Amino acid sequence: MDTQLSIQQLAASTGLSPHTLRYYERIGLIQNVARDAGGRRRYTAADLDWLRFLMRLRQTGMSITEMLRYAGLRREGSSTQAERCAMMEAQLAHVRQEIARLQALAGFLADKVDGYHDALRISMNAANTEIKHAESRRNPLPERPRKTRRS
Amino acid sequence: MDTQLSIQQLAASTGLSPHTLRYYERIGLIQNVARDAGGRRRYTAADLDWLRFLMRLRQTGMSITEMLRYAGLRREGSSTQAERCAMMEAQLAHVRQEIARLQALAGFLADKVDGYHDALRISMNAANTEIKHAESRRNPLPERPRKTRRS
DNA sequence: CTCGAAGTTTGAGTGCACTCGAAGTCAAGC
DNA sequence: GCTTGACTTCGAGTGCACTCAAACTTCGAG
Repeated sequence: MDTQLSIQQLAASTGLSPHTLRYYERIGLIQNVARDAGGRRRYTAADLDWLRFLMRLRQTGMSITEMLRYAGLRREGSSTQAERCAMMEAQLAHVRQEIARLQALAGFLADKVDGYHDALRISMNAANTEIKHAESRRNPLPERPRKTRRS
Repeated sequence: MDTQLSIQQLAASTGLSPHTLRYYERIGLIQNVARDAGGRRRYTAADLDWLRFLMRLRQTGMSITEMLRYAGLRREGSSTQAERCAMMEAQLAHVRQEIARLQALAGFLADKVDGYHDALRISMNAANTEIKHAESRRNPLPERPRKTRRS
């Protein structure tokens, strides 16, 4: 059973909009999409797999242009395996670098958040002191040492 | 010494272009930039710090709109500390989620790369076999088991 | 004094990845 | 037969974050 999918069904299965599916076909990311008697698109399971693969590449930050290059190579057959492999390796390196970059930025944000927490603790303490009319003038809470987070 | 910076100098110190610096001022991301007698921008060290901070936020994926909101809150003073803190916490959560997302995608790409390596090893082996005229018909290299990488 | 480099403002242009609109076609239900 | 709604193509529009162009001013070197 060669289950065929309408554009709506493929949209539902991928999460892409029909608009985007037509757009991907227009630019050549998907090719040779079958049509029924009335000229409507009939997608195959292979189309669905390919789309899902493309979506993952997209999620890694690969540009449409790069994906087009990959799609072109794939169409040329197994002689381009090494090149496609290199593309995936490059993309993997790219993603790993991005992870490292974001980890450093997470450290920066965590420090910033800690700074705010300290500031807020102090200002709450000050407010408290006012309410209590300097009742707890002895024993001020120590200013919590700054934890230089590097996650 | 209140070292002032020209737009070129600030551009050099931040890596942003003069165009972008003017743009940031136009939209209100930086405000009250001093001018010299001839109407040229004179940036302060505080401006530089603020720009560097903005750039980091930008690198975390924060939109210009969000940064404008943060800038507005900061201008309103310490009464908005809690809100700014919440923004930083939200952004930190965002970055951590992004890291997790990318780690999953790195796993996917690593699998893909492994798949290609296996395929290439086999095709090279086949090529080799041809060259050697089936000399090594006994003892075919085992098809290396697929390592389902989850990094 | 003149020249050229670098600055100013404002509005318009760019590139990416969609996203939509208009005008037309087609099949099914009433 | 007529309507409805989903489909088709194609070109145009959108949002984001810059990026540039044009016309003008200003400063410093020669």
